[in-house]
Amino acid sequence: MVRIATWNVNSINARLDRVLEWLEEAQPDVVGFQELKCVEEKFPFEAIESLGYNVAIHGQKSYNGVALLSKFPLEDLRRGLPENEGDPTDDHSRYIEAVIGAPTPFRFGCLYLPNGNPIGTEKFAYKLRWMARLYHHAADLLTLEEPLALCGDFNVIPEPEDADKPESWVDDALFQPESRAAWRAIKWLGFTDAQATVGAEPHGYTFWDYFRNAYERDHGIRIDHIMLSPQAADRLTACEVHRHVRGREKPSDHAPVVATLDL
DNA sequence: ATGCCGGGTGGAACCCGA
Repeated sequence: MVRIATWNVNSINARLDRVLEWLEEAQPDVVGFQELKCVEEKFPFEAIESLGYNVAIHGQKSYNGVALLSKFPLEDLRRGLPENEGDPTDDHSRYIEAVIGAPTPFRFGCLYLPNGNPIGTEKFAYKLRWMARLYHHAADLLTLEEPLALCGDFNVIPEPEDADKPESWVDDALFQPESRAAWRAIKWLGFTDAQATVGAEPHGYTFWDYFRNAYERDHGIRIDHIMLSPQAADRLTACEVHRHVRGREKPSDHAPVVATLDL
């Protein structure tokens, strides 16, 4: 049994106490973090490695940044998406991937998809270009026909049911028809949305704004996803959002999503 | 209900996120 997880921590250094606390109580085997907001030299390797994790990061000053944690060896590391789909000037650190050397090895990709707001700007165009690049890379990985988990902050609200008040997101990049169509296109390559499959529940949100008491009012959205290849989905037994973590002191605005695979 | 909060950096009437 392997527990995999994804969590946008909104600054690993500002969140370190919350992160260590959650790692100790949730005991995930493999984790993808997003929005580290730091370069490699400032990442708290010692604190996390002392809990028994191998760690690899793709860092960036101030913005973005993604990390992989694994109690098994990390092999065949990749930082960034392949550049063959354009955006050779893209210097954002938004993707990291490795083969997890578990008893049954599997591939794990951790992504932080661009937000894309406001719509009608270069930022939204960048989001869609990045999703096209992810589509091509995901398609390549699926041809390997191996267990694969693509996890992270997709910054897409797939369906109206994934928002407490969908009407308040109609002008937002996360809920645009183009964003949702690109998300579905990736899924239709052959992925299983772990939470929608075995963790489906009303209000299964993963993000709540910091203001207007969004968490207390459950004014949330589901934008952090665990997508599984058929070979991984066959082994999926559970998926849950650790929403209580969002209610703690000095929380991230995202909650962790955890899936259990019978691997 | 407009980044309202909360990170970043750097010293901003700044940047960013969703």
